[in-house]
Amino acid sequence: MSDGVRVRFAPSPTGEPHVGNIRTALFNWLFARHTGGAFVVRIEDTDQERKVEGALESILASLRWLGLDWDEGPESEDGGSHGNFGPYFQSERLALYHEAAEKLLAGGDAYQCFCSPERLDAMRKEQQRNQQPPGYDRHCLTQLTAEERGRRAAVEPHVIRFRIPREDGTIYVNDFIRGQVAYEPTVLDDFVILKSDGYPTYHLANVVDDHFMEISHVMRAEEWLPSTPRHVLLYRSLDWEPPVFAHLPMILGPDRSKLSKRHGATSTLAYQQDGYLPEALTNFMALLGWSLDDHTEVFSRDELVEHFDLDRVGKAGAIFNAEKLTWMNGLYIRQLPPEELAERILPFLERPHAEGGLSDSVERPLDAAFVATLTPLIQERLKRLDEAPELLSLFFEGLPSPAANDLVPKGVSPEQAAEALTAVVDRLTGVGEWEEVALEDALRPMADELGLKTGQLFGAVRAAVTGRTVSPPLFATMVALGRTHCMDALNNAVATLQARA
RNA sequence: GCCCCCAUGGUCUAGCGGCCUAGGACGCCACCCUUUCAAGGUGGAGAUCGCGGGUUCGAAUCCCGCUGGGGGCACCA
Repeated sequence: MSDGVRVRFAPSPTGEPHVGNIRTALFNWLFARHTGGAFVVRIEDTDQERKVEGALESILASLRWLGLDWDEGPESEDGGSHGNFGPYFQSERLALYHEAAEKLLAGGDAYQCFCSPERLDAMRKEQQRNQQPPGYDRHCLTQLTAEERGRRAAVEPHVIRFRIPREDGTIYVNDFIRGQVAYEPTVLDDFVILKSDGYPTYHLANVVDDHFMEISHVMRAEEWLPSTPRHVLLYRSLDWEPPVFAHLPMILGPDRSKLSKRHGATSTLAYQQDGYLPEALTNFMALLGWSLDDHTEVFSRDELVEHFDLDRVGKAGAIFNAEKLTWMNGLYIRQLPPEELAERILPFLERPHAEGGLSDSVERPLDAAFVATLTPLIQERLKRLDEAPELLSLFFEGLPSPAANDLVPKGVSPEQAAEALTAVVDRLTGVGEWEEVALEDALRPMADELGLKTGQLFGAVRAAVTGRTVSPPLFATMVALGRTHCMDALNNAVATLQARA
């Protein structure tokens, strides 16, 4: 299955792509790369009313962010395409659809329909009332002759419907993942293939494009399975060879229903904003509906490409478990070279405070070299990049004002604490090089001397120097903070305790 | 209402007739390590493999029914 593989991701620009959409893109991309085939992106912009400003942009941005490069497709947000099977915007391929529709019309496999939306609506309501399956009643096919339809079509707005061959036998859809699925033609109705505005519906456009773009495998979400018999019929009537179909299990929200906006942060780009690494998201999404074996789950991009295959794709829908994604993200963060992590963290620190960045009073741009020295302190504490500002803010703010409470460790009196911190100030004054080992050598023995536990002493110093009870390792933190900052903070802490006493 | 798909711990999954007293991972709990928080290590709780029938010497694995969940039934994709 490596010869002439051509797959496609065919989104419609109707909104921000969510992780379900992009997971489909990922599987297509992986399959293309695995087989050495082509990955094409086609924009299905046939619905003039549902078009959303900026949607195309976020689709392409999502793909780029995740590194899902396409061999053929749109060049940029401004239009333009590359590849030999273009154009890659359906709105620019109208002639092809009309040609196909004409062919179907001529062969008697399609007919013009003049029914008004009102009539169709009333018909559907009636069917619903009678608990009948909704579907077109063939009014224009049975009440009008072909001749009459042709005459009216020249002057009246109309749609073109595909005529379901009800008299034919069972329609079989061969799905690579699900096997053979049978549909009785009688449960299908004459669906619209060409709308009155001259644009095709999904069904027609899809089949025509997949044919002319020589798509070998159609991999899409399972929600498309029920419309596949229509597509099979279209291929048959057009006398074209259908591609291999593979309907991927869906990604579900926590309530097990189809993913949608109301499930919260499902937009792919939102994960970028939330500090997830593209390699982590990719790895995680690959595991939603695909697995290699019973134990491997961390894959580099190359390993994914190497191992991915359709025959290990599952059938059941999968809930997007953000907790596991977060765990995996932390794993990838820890694996990053510190310098690279620093680069990735920088924009998260620099963005406005309202968007999660450091306080706006901190001057931008930040000193990248300084950030690089800080990064190792938080690397194994980070699960998402957007947590960096919170963890690092103490290095960018002035002297802390710790709560007196935090300066007094459990089991110690305020007086003892003040005494201890005073002693620390004294001892630190004598330290030569302000570096980790020297600081530890100076401070660690003091716990015994003062009759405190190490944790108690260090806790008090931590609170004094950082203003927090939780921080990166104390001595590294103190080095990054600098001598002056630490000594001033320590003196302030002593003063705070004395004022309270 | 009709059609289709699916079904292993809370979640993602391995399992394609005997290796399963059902394995891994996330999450959860405990302990260890430890200057806090993490990370790491060890151990643990958690699944009558949705239910009921078959087939078979033997079924999580095959068949049927049921139930449950999901999806689809537009001049939307």
